[in-house]
Amino acid sequence: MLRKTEWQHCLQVFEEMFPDAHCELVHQNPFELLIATLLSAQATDVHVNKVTAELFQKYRTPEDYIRVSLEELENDIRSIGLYRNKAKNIRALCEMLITEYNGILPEDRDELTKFPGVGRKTANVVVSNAFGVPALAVDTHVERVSKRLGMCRWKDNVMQVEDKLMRWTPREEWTNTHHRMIFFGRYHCKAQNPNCPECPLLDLCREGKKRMRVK
DNA sequence: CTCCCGATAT
DNA sequence: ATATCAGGAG
Repeated sequence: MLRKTEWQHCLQVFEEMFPDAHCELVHQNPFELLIATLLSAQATDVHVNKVTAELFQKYRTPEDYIRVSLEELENDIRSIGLYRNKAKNIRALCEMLITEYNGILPEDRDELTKFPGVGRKTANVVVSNAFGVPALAVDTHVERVSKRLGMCRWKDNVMQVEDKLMRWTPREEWTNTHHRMIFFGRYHCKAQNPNCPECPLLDLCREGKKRMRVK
């Protein structure tokens, strides 16, 4: 298991490798970010941005998503995948936003998770990127990187991973660290062909050393 | 745990 | 052909 001082070194390396890591989901306001993040489940952000480029032209307010039929919304997001669940959730979410929140998105993380299709990860992304609330959203990349490095256990669920990350990372660095870990996981510590040979963290990485030994 | 699901990389 | 992609709900 990784030591805390080793994790602090990881944070330094993440910053050196990806100093300008940022949210890659294109959006112009908190509502668009919420929709984009909901759509991003099991899809690449490149693909999401391709779809939202047209989607956000056609749908600008919660009311716009309610006006059309469910089938029409499904068609507009079909290529993303999981489109039936996502369309249904977006509709219900917009209904709820209008009737219970006067069309204004709450800035509280736990309040956001009350919306259909919005779990802890999506809520964390919205509050951190749109409202400046420190948060460390654990997505597929963050989880994979954390477990490969041995910063948490393989059996840990996402909540346990998030807890450990928050306890070992200064609060003011939560959001930056989240972005840097995503870039690190997406472009370097990739799911299929991780670049272990050129990794500056190889000497302290549980999984990396195992992989290098096999090859 | 399973299901939802099309696009893309390997 | 198969694995994976900024997950969430039942």
